[in-house]
Amino acid sequence: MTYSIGQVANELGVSIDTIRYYDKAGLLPFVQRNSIGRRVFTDNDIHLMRTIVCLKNAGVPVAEIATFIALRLKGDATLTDRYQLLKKHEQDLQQQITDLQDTMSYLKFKEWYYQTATEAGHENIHFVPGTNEVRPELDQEYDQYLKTTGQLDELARFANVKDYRLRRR
Amino acid sequence: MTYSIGQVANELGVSIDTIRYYDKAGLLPFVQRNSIGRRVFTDNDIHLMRTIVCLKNAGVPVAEIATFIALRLKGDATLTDRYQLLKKHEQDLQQQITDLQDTMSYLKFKEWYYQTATEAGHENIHFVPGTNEVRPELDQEYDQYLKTTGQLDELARFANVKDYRLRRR
DNA sequence: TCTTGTCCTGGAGTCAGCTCCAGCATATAA
DNA sequence: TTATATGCTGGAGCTGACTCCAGGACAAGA
Repeated sequence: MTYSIGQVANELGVSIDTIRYYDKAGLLPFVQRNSIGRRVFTDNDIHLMRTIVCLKNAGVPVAEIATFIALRLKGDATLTDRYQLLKKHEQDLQQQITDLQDTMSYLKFKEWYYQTATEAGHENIHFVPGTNEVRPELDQEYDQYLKTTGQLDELARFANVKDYRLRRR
Repeated sequence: MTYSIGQVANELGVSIDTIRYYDKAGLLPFVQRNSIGRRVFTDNDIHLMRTIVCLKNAGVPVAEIATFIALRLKGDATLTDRYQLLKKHEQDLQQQITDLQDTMSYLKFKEWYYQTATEAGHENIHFVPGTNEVRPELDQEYDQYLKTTGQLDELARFANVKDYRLRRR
């Protein structure tokens, strides 16, 4: 069973142009052509391309994915290299996840901030009277809120975010 | 206490040019100038800019952060709008985190794949004999590996990734 | 035979988010 | 007083990842 570029684009949820762009960029050296020069994709190709899309989602630049693909073509001698490359991206990815979870904690804090301000009708319930500076007790009040609503446990799942308090404001 | 653009750049870990770019883009309307036209940043400004950097880390486009800042300037009437905006970004962010965790599961699988292949010396230990196709039992073998090394629990923390098996290959 | 649909290539255009530069203005230190 | 550091503006340039377009090829159906 083989597929045309249009079918693959449909299947993977990317545009035809994107696939051609990936091909130009050296990501698809394994794709064959038929007698009139059209790309012909196998099931295996589609599997590989899912991997590529996955790496893309993880924020790996196209040029580096190309490196990986090039290593693949060189065979078993590059198995360790490929492993190392993935390990490196795992670390990058972990960092990204941690950053985003951090940001999520911050965002939740801000939501609470605006929720309570909206209920009160004025943002200045959070300010030191007569200023535009945020009251320093706000952090503890938020922690209190998390505790009483039982959300602290949920946040604690974000095990890497030990310092989410530091990121606020 | 006030700070120059260079000090702020240093403090926040971004370039001076980036700060000026943010200013041009309307993200820093609150920053004052001194008598000779240089930007003067207060502690409060730096706090706000941390927020901006945080939103940036979460993948929020500069133009939308500018919208948020503009709402802020309009005062209490926009509290609900600001809350809504954050809520929306919370959802985006959750999606991003889920995607990355998904990719992480995939990456770990691939690492195992290459680790074992490296140990064996050939990638073809994972292939159907005589082909370049991956053996279908590989998924179960990997699950087995996760179980015996007690890593399945760790993966299960990624509560949103119920279908990580689907993403492999 | 003509139309429609899908594909091809090379190359130009777009967009976000910076990054760099020329040319100029202070401030401080030697 | 001169050198060095730091800042300013407007605008050009760059990078990554597409996205679009002109001009052309072929296949199948009406």
